[in-house]
Amino acid sequence: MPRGPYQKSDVTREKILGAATELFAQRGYAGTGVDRLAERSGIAKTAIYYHFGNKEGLLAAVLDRAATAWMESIRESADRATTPEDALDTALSRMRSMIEEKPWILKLLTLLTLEVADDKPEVRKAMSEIFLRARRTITGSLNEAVGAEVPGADGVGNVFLGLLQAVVIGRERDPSISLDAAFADMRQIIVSLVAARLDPGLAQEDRSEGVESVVAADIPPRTS
Amino acid sequence: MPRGPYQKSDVTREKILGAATELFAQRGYAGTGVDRLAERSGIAKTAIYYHFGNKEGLLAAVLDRAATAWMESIRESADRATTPEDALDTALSRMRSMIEEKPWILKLLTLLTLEVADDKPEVRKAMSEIFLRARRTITGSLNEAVGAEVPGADGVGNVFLGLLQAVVIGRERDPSISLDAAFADMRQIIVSLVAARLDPGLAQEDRSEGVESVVAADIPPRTS
DNA sequence: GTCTATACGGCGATAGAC
DNA sequence: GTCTATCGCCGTATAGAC
Repeated sequence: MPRGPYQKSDVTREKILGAATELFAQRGYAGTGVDRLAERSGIAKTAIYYHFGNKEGLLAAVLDRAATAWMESIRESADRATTPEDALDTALSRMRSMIEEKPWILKLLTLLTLEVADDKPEVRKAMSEIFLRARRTITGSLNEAVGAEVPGADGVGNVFLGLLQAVVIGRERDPSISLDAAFADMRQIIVSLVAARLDPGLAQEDRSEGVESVVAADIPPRTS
Repeated sequence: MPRGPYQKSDVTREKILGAATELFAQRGYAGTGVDRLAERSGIAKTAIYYHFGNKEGLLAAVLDRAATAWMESIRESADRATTPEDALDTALSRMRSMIEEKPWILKLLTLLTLEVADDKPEVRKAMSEIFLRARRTITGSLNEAVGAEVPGADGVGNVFLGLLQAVVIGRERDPSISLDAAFADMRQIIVSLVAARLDPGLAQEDRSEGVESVVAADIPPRTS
């Protein structure tokens, strides 16, 4: 995408963005100085300002790039799955690859959410949109796999994304955490949630008592 | 706990710790300047160094305090639950209260994990221990509630804690997220996981095919 | 148009006198 | 415990080299 009669050196831009993505994901936004970015990318500090205006502009570009990378990772290959379970397994293995090969994507998005979403409404908005897009992709795959509109599919998507996030964070604490176990649990969880939504009251065999009991009691519903 | 011939003013310490906890949770460790901490707590900047040595010492104290607060929040009241489901509902409502009243605990722990666990092995170690303690409490309650050792109870604990974390992060992006829905899902998930672990092969009604298939394939198990 | 050299104001952490 | 001073890094602006 040329921006003028000449175009800014995209290779320089990429070098800066690569370094920024790496360092933001590792040490956070506030914890990463532009000096370090210059050193790491081999680009002069002031050139960074030339390309992105200021540090926040760089942040926006990094976010955008991470979002794109994520969407590419989870883009449905719309494959010839034979059964719903097949489709689920394919989706899970795709997510697993993402976590193994590009854990920085989710780490970056989560870290930035916690670190700067309070101050910068634009960043929060960007985050919301990114996660909504991701969830939409997931629920789309889900509905397609099941062959019907799963009621409350958004909730399933939230759980899925939440667990992915949790795995990434957990591995930050303890890199030896077993992905096998985590993904086996995720699979079971999704199946159980979907089953319950498609056929409420039947999926759970031991729902002997009042179910929403304590949990859903005496708290006003949210606005949205 | 006196520390010398004179004792350091505990009220001052508390004021500093309160401000630090609040600001670290809001803007992260690197993003919080000692100047701001001084301003917020009403204590001179250098007095902070007097009390905690350096910023990292302050971080350690904040972590310790947050861990204690968390454990208090989830401490089993060892109540007279009549059924396992009862016990689960009690535990869930306790967690829900924690998220509603002290969301900063989980936010702080998560943010610090992502932000500084890479650089500071001591912090990572502290985080691991905190989460292990929390999980131990949870699995303890779980086993007690069920009245037997649930196989793979640790996995259930991981899922539970992970979902709690995900809810906190999600609310950071979008405060209007429904806790009702989230906790209803969590309840169902836990029940299904426990049921599957107590009676494998029976809990899932539609496990028609090879189950661990794609997900658990061709990846070496972890060390720990 | 793309990038570098240099400089500046501010805040970060810390030491020492009071 | 506070006050004052110090020093280095951080984000930024600008002037100019290619």
